[in-house]
Amino acid sequence: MGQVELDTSVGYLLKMASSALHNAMEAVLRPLGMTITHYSCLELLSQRPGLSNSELARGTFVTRQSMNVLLQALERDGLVTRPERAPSGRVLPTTLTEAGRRQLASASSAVRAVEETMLSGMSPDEQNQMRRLLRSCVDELIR
Amino acid sequence: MGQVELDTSVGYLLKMASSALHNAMEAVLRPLGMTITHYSCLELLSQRPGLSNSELARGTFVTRQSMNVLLQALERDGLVTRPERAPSGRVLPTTLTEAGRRQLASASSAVRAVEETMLSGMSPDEQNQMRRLLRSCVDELIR
DNA sequence: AAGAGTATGTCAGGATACTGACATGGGTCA
DNA sequence: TGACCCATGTCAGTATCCTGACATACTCTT
Repeated sequence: MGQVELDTSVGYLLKMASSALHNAMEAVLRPLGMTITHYSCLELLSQRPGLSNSELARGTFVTRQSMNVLLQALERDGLVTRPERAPSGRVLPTTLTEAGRRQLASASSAVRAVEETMLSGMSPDEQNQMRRLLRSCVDELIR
Repeated sequence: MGQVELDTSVGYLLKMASSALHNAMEAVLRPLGMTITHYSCLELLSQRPGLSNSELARGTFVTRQSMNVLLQALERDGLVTRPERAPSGRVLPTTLTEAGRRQLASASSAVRAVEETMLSGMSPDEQNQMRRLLRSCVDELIR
């Protein structure tokens, strides 16, 4: 009858894996007082300093309104800084503070351990294969 | 400095793919007046009739409280039925009505098209490889 | 047989993210 | 240059999902 067949559906398996990873990350970040979006924002800023609110939102898969609320909290807690006035246009480039880098360091190792657990059943070749296949999924859906 | 490297992180790519699929499914289900959880619940019931509220919640990756709210709406709209009293224990087995089956049929083809788009860049062998790798991720994280 | 432990359905309250809307700044094209 | 279009930051209101809690029913162990 042309159904989706949950057991063999790549979409369902993708959701299963994503959900399992989400739960595992939540579990290791909670003791550190961080949420996944909180951590993702810091990680993104560490690798691409000066990102704007909207760019951070896209990189962490939330709306720019949600990211704005988070950034205000992070700024209040002294983890990130934003200039008072925009250097150009309305874009406010955000950077990590020293405290932000310290908090990221502890979280980053915990998250890395989770990812290594997730990949522990695959050979390096299979891991590369997986990266390639996931990128293909994204490319076709974005098209 | 041992960071996560977003560009090559399998976890990040997994989130990207999952998010892209989520958006694509939302886009095709919205015109039909359905959410993803709504559709997933119907699809699950179609393949495994008689599932309980808690089982449906686990299968759609939400809490049983959220699924309970959804089931009450689906029951009100005549898409599913639950017995007045539990045949055994507290478990209320849920089944699709004819109207539920009709609604699922239209959604199912739309969702199948999205999944085919997502897989359109892979050979059948690669699709099987992907299923195997995703299952491995889940298995290692559940452990 | 009885108690502990576990799973279920459901209610209430709170946290989180999203949609809608607005003003502002830049880029493009006629 | 000016009109149009698009992106950004931000405010408010809403929707959605989750956490906490409780009563009930089954299972397993002693």
